[in-house]
Amino acid sequence: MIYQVIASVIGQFPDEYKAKLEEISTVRVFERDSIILEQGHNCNHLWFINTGAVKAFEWIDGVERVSHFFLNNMFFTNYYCWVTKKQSDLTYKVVEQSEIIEIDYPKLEALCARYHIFDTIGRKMAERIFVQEYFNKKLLLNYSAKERYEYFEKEQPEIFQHFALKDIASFIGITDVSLSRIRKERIGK
Amino acid sequence: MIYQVIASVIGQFPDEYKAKLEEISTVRVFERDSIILEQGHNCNHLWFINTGAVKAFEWIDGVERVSHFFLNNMFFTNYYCWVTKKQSDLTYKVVEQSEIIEIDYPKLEALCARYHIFDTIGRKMAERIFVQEYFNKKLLLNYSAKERYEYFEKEQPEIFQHFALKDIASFIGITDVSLSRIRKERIGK
DNA sequence: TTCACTACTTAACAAATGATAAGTTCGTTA
DNA sequence: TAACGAACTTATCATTTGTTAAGTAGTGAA
Repeated sequence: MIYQVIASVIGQFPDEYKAKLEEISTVRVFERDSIILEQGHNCNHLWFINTGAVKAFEWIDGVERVSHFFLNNMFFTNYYCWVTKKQSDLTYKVVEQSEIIEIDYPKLEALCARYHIFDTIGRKMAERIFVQEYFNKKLLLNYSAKERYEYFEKEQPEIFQHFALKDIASFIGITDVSLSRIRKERIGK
Repeated sequence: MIYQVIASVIGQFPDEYKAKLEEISTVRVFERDSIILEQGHNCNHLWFINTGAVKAFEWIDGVERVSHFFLNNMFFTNYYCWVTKKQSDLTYKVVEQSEIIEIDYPKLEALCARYHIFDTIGRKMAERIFVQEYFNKKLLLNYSAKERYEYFEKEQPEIFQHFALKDIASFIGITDVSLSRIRKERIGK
């Protein structure tokens, strides 16, 4: 199962490494509102969502500030933690019942050290994460809230099928009330 | 020269690799307002600033939107280009006379493929870039323009010694007029 | 020196977004 | 069923930021 998914990331994944990967992986089912990783804790896993939806956020001045959404067939982890060796700045919460593959990170590192192909996967995934962060930063820096909303509505409509509008508002960088206003103004179009 | 600098990035850098790195490097002096890499062109180098200052920006609706500042002892390149194999989304312009080491990227890749240590440097630099982008994105997403200004004023005052306020305003995500207003309001404090 | 240009500031007004509070809808649960 | 709570909307007013235009100061070039 898991190797099919990773194959979609790196193109091909030889049979001989499938078993090694499955050895360090666990399939888990999380109920709605479960917390996978909590702010202030260490991040020791890489996750892959078979089915379900996960949001990442942090508490700032008593408000949840959502920074990432994850859906089917996506990897996620706190890459910032891995790089800096600090505790997680984000909490990762399941927003609907989800089947998730949990991969042990220290064991994955051991595989990386031994087999070049795992290193390649790791680098490609890190590159994906970078490009996504870079893109979202540019969106925040250079476009208005309305433009950001229209971008996600058009390019990532699946987000709206899984996450609450208040979370999408937070993700876009505005309040839920402002997003409601933007949506109202768009009805006339 | 260059290896001292890279040593500061990776901690130690054995003598035997210094010559290899210098073979693929060129020291260049750029005058003020020179363009190192232009939006729409390919990015084939990695740069290191011995002395000087460089800003990266893109044109959006006829306005320069500044996204990065680079100063002494910093590497820079368009990592997004390398990952996506696309043409540069940014223009890199020298804002004061600068001495810059230019490293040929294809040749660096060849060194990476052959010597593990160059690969390690590459990964550590990519990690640095990621963390910086991640931090700046969080600043944009979670804090007001005034808070962002106060952060850079306190934590990166050297920026103010090299770049114009209008560029700093753009970097923070506001207009030069808004920044001027924020600065005025702060005088009373 | 004078001229032009740029950076920066200031002021007045417009537009976007936040804050608060009230109301609606919907689903959950006692 | 009835009560409750969460998500969402709407309205009002406050705050922040943008836009435009004018003015000042400094810099470099003719």
